Amino acid sequence: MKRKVTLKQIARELDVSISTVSKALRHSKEISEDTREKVQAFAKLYNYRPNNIALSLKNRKTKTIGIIIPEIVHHFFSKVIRGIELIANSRGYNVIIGLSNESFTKEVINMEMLANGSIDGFILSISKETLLQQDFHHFNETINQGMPIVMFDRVIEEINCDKVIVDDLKGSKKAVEKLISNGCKNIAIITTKDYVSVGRLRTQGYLEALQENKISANKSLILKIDVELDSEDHLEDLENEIEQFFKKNKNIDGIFAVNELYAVTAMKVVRKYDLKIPDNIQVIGFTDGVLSKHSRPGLTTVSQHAQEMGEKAAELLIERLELEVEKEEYGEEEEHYQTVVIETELIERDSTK
Amino acid sequence: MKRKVTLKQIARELDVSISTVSKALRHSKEISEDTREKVQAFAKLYNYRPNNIALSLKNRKTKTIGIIIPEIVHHFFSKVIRGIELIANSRGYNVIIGLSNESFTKEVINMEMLANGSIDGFILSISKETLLQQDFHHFNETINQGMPIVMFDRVIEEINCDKVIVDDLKGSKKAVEKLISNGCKNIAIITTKDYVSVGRLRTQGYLEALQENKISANKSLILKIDVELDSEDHLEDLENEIEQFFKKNKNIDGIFAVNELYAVTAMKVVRKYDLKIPDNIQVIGFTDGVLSKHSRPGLTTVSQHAQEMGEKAAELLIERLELEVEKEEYGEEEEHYQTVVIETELIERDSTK
DNA sequence: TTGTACGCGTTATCAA
DNA sequence: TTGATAACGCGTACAA
Repeated sequence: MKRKVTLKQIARELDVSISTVSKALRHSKEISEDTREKVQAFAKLYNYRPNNIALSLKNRKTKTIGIIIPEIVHHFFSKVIRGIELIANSRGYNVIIGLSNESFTKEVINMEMLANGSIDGFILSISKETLLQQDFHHFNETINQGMPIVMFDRVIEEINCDKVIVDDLKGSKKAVEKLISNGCKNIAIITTKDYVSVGRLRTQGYLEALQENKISANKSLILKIDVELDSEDHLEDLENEIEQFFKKNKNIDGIFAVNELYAVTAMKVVRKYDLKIPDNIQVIGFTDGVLSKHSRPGLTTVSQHAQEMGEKAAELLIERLELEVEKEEYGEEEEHYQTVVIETELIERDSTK
Repeated sequence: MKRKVTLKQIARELDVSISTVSKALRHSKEISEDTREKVQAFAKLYNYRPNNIALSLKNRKTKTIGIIIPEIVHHFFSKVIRGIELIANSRGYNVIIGLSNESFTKEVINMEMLANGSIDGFILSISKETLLQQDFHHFNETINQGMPIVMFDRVIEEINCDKVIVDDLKGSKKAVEKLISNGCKNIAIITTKDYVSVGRLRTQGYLEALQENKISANKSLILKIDVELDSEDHLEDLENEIEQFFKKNKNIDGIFAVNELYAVTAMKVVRKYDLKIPDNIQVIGFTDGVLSKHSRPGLTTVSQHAQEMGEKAAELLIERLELEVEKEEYGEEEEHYQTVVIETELIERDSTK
């Protein structure tokens, strides 16, 4: 077992000083060609690689991005990660992941754990519990310590940081308008409680689309699902809730669901009642995941371009990180944060006419 | 903006030495209660936290696990990650992720990047390209450098490391036996090329099940899908290939597919021919993901307990990491590696009778 | 009870 | 052309 070799070992072996070795390996022409070659040959033989940790300590940057997301078994989030990783890697960064599991405490702990030197900056999407409790001190503290954050999808307006969001409002408006122009008269929405920002915005888009088309919104056609139901483990409860909703509203002829799961579950319920999709009821979901592609009928859906979100978020963060280096030389400038909006796209399949 | 505070700063501020501060914070009773309180109060005020990087350098361990997987937008892998993260976090470890994207080169680069001090050990699943090229030098080199590896799912027998695998053979046998006992006479298998170990094993299980039930295997009922088709981007090609296969074998009355995607795609094809599932054809898949749960009819499937695999892999790795500390004191012992087999489970839904 | 010195692995600066 | 030294942040053995 040949352990990792260090500069010191090479130096001892070749009977030169550590700094000579260091310079020789970095092709400094301070060093004579003779020793340079000797050192490089030896280093190659023993497969020398500089120790990242030591470099991090020295350079005061880790070239690592911390990602905090609520859940990883989730098509949307894993696609975002893929996007982040793609850009990060191509620019020499690694990616370290913390899962909040939708819990405020885990979010805080994870962030603290990573913020103590392990990473250069965060890319994150806020947990539901945090959104509910409205306690954002950990974000502000991190930012105040000089560690940049980029938030995506589930963001908080008031926090001073870069953001990448989907045009939730416009996207859901497009979807509902599609249903309207397809002849739906009684369009229901299955959404989340309002504290989930994306749910709130998508609901708002739904309402605006109705209004602009002179359709009066009917409160009973709005179903706001509770968090607890919003997981794979409570599939049946979710189905029951939607079914109850259905029984109360037999006249529904169009459904807009703010995520894939709600949409396919709604389709399941619809089938129970022997109604045909899209003939009797048309359905549109949000997020273009595996379910939409493989459901039967294929689900018309608002695509969020998750991977693109990740890529953009990574670009924003890395740009800021590399900018900071210069900034320190020029002194403080006015911080200027951007909010990038990723356009949605309506992908038409067979659940609409 | 108050930057992270260090021992040195506290020391300067309080006009004591760095080591006094260090000791005071670690509740050493070498230090007088007076200074101890003073230091701790100050540290709390400025929210002092030791720098992880410095600790890593000092202790020569990072308390970080490196994960290398072929793909993250994949129910199975993300569930494994969740399992790893769960255990890792509970034992004070972080998790850093590298994606190979099924590419040999990216796998090697990612591993080299992380192996240079960033992590204490690897948990990984081998990329298809690596399996195809049969070039495993990077694994052996990593292990030789004293960095432990735990492989899961896609593993190589010959490599000296801990492994966590699914009882692929037994699992697929169970599935095929189910089809047989349900009355299927012409059971097809849709599988991968043989160099993917899990595909090979599952094919083998299929063959054994047939043999033990005195059914002679029919080569034309075995479809081995090429890698290139095995992605979301080539859904149509995959569908075509399966359809061709179908046309040639009109007598099929049972299908065993070695993953979810193949299974639901096969079901899609079956429907085209107006055959009823499970009346005319019964289908069983492998991996219990979202698709199985939500497909129509619900897909009977062999569950791999992905999260459990992740948990087990993390336990194995961490145990070895913490063991190594002791081992260094006692000198070299004979290495002893385990292969943990996670039992599969047949989850019956509506695609079988 | 407190402080000094050293080492983890690296690089940069300055001296020889 | 080479080497000694300091610094990144921390913990600890040893000295005062």
